[in-house]
Amino acid sequence: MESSSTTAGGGRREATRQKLYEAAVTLIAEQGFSATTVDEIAERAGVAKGTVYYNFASKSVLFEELLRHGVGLLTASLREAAERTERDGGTKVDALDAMIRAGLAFINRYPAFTQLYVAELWRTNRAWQSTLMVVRQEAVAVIEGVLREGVANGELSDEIDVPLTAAALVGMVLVAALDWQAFQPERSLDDVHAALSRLLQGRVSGNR
Amino acid sequence: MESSSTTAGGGRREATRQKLYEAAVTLIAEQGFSATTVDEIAERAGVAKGTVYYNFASKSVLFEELLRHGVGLLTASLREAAERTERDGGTKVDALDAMIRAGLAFINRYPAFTQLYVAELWRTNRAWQSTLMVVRQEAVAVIEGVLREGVANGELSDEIDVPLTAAALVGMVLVAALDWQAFQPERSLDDVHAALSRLLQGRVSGNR
DNA sequence: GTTTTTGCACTGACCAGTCAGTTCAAAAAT
DNA sequence: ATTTTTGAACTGACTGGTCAGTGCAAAAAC
Repeated sequence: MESSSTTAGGGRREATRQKLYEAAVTLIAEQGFSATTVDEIAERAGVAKGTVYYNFASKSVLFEELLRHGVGLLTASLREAAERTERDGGTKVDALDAMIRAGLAFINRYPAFTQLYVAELWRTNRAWQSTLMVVRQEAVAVIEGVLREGVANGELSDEIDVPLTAAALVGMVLVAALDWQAFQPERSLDDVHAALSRLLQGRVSGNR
Repeated sequence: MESSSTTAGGGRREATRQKLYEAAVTLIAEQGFSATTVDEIAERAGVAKGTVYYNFASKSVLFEELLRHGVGLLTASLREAAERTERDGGTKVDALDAMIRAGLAFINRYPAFTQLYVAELWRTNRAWQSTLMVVRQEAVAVIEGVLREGVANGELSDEIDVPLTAAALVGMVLVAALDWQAFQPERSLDDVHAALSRLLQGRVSGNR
């Protein structure tokens, strides 16, 4: 009789949930939440429909937990990039650059999750709206923090609008990365990173 | 989105289609395509369900025509901004700046359309995928054109990656604008524009 | 008199969620 | 060491409801 309590060792339950996450993320990225049926998710995961409901209270709960899981990974990766730069004695601009790279690497590894996240982020009137807000704020806060520190130590102009600039940076990375995936997947990460770095550092339109 | 033009006198037919576009765009932006029913669209437009099918072959055809219509407006507005700057003897960077403003103004006027567009753009496996590609390319081409001209006349660095930079600019505007709408709607367009301008002109992290 | 809209009943496919029953490995009893 | 019990995990047929799309006669608009 297995108690399957903690996250330790593994346990069958957790493995099944993982399979369901993986199946759901690609299907929902391709088709959207409403167009994806629970039967499809179960089939792709190689599991009976009942198992989905044994593991998750409903289709939308499965989706919400999937969102939390994915954004958790992203936030950790951004934070890690910022801290690593800090330890290595880099500037705040270096930290932003490292975070751009971490963002690109994440999107490259989990393209389906990113698609799904973007598609749902600005929808109103949906059950998981609040989950999404919380989780968004966690990720954006990491970037805002670095920007604020940069302003504080004089490295960045104190005229910048922190929340808007953070949003713009996220958008830059997000859209460039999705376009890379969708329309020129043969390009390397370094390539894409270099292009965005140039934009961040004002080497596109040079200043007057 | 439009009052009632298209080939002179227009007529009743066109007015009905217009009402259906307006009803569909907000509903689909809020709920997504699959979660929005034809009955809802008809009701919001104040029209009988039969009328929807008298005017459009199917739900997805209605949606595709809506996409074409909306992106047409955006492209025209971007092109107009670029040409106006040209006439006034502005630089290419001025043209990019004017296009950023035009993009913000568009998103401000048609937030629902923008939400819906973003949500569908990177989906694969959908009927209207090809429509979306064509229409995306039209809009991005306007920006790429200006970038290329800027590189040609030496105003912009010839190291920039035109398609990637164009995508990044689109993303910057898109995400910043949607965030503005969703999380700080009290800000003025000028305010948001100034923040993005600063980023474009490298006045955030200054160059070395 | 032609075009467009209405209202409404109808169909057939599809789908979220349920539930009675099965499986199986570990625990308890012998 | 063998048999029996237990219960968490899983199964898949089934239900009740929803929805895209149809058909059509009558009314309204032009």
